Amino acid sequence: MGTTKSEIFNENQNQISLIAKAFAHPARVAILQQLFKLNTCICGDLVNEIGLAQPTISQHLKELKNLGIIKGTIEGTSSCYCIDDKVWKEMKQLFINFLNQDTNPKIKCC
Amino acid sequence: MGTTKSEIFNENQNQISLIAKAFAHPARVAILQQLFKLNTCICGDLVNEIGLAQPTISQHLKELKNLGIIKGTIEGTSSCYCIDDKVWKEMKQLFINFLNQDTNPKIKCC
DNA sequence: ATTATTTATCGTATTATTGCAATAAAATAA
DNA sequence: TTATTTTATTGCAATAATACGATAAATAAT
Repeated sequence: MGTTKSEIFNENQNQISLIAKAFAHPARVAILQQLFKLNTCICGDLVNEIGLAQPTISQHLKELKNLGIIKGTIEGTSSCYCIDDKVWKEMKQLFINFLNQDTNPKIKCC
Repeated sequence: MGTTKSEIFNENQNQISLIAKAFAHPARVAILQQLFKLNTCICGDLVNEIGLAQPTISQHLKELKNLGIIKGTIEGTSSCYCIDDKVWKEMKQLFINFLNQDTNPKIKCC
């Protein structure tokens, strides 16, 4: 108990929920929006832009990086992050397929 | 500490993360897919289709209902759920706008 | 009236997430 | 070499999320 039972769901369902989890925190949404806006951004700038402590931002960056949505390179003492376009496109397509599902409005109970 | 600091983010960022949270569990993804497939579904059928205990499914249904994505009506002893098409369309648009962000591949650090 | 069916709610155990202070690590500047 | 700068990691506290047994509540069937 307390743990998600991923094994009883199919690959598609688990993938969608994993990607959704990445978007399920406003800080990570803000980080992604900033990366899209500037194309490239160093960690310190994200800390200034968003109002969370540096370790907290680092943690959110790590989660996004582990999922593959963003990439990071070290430049001197600072580290620079940007969107992985290939991964983003794949995730986008998976999500759009999910969102594009449609109902038959004639068959409804409520 | 331990709580998301929603107050430092804008409306759009909070909305996207809230919707994403609804999709951030495979059981809720499965419930929504089943509702799209059958257009209408009673709770017990979802319990059989997905392999989680009845109280767990009821809880996930409640979360989706609280967010407005699904509606429910009581029919005798059973209760019937379906997608709220209007709300789904709004959420879909908000999410697609977020997913459609694009980068300038020329400006990259990694 | 009694029993069965179905769902919602409550209580609780377990795990996950969020946030930050303290600190380590690694490159740069003085 | 000795600061300084910048980021990652560790450790911890607090809150949120997941799951389910037990039970209530409300309608159906016998």
